[in-house]
Amino acid sequence: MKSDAAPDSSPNADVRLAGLAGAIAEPARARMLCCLMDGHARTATELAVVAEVAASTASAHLARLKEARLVESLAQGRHRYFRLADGDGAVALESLGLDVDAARRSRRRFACPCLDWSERRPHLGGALGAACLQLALRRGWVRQALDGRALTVTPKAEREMPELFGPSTQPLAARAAPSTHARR
Amino acid sequence: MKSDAAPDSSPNADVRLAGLAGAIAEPARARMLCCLMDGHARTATELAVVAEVAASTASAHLARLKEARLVESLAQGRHRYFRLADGDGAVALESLGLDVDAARRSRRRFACPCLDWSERRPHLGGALGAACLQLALRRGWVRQALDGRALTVTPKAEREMPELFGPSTQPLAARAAPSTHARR
DNA sequence: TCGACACTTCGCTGGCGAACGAAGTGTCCG
DNA sequence: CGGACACTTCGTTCGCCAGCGAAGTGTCGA
Repeated sequence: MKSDAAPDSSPNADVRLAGLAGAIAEPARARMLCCLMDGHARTATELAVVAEVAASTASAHLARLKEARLVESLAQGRHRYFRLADGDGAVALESLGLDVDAARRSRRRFACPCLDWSERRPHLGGALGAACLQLALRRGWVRQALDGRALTVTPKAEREMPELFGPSTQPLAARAAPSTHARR
Repeated sequence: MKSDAAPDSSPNADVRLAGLAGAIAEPARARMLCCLMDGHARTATELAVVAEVAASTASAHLARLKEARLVESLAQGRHRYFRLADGDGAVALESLGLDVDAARRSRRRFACPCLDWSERRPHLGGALGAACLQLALRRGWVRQALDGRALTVTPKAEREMPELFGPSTQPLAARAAPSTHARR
């Protein structure tokens, strides 16, 4: 009495739909996803704080979100950064989030400021800066603080790029915005 | 340490997102929703068969789907027809279903034939016929069989429209397609 | 090299919800 | 009116999963 379509390994549409929705359904995971909707990558620890669960619980949630292809992770030293995955399910999540908001549009003001879609991606003018930041992050020269904007320069950078840290140069601990993002 | 947005009765975006996803996440409910994606309204009994659960269980599932505004019901005599709700979450569901399919597009053939979106709504040319059908259904003159296409004329119609059933007229039990839909 | 830190894995507990059958309500037909 | 039918409500059982702390692995900095 099974559906006569797709007898091969590909699961039926309803099974996939239920699986994807199940990955989003847990409140702690939904909080994580909403938090990541601003485009920033965040560490497992910060997402645990956002979701209001223990680190071990957050780890399990993030593993499931990753398995569902909703997020992807990027290892950086002893940190693991998580961000929304680009394709596939994430697109569905974004349209879902949009429509959920539209569904309650009787409340004029958006409930979650991180849903300002027009500003979600780094601006085009900041593309070069973003690329440089990516390189610096990948090589472990700088590190993002918890709010995603403040950058700290690691000792590794001082070792590998001594020309930037001449005898008269202060450690470059200034706040740097990774894009022209200027919220809050 | 709560979000500083929307202190009023409107729940936060993550809560709404989790609730909507949770309504879809249960496999039995996902089967019902996928079955309804072809645009047909179906009775609770038929949806119970589709979901492979008991009638009482299906009733609880349908109540939850209705509460989540994913489906709406139309009472018709002792039947209750359920169909996808037009606005709000249902739009998100449809895009979700689409994207789930797109996500697994390595399998060229669509898994579920009911997802043929180009044919999903009754054709424009059949709008007048669909309106007549709606009227007849609403007044209890005709009844849809389980496959959604075969129509039977009820005794009520014979009482209320005697001019259609003259002494030489056979009961109008012919199959009538509610739209130009021609599947299977 | 050693401690601090970020994260994962493991084992366990508790609560939520999906499942069913039985019983109740409402509707239709003969 | 009485039986048949569609559906809901009720009460119960049971499995799954989110939650935690403790312990383990790997990385960084002094």
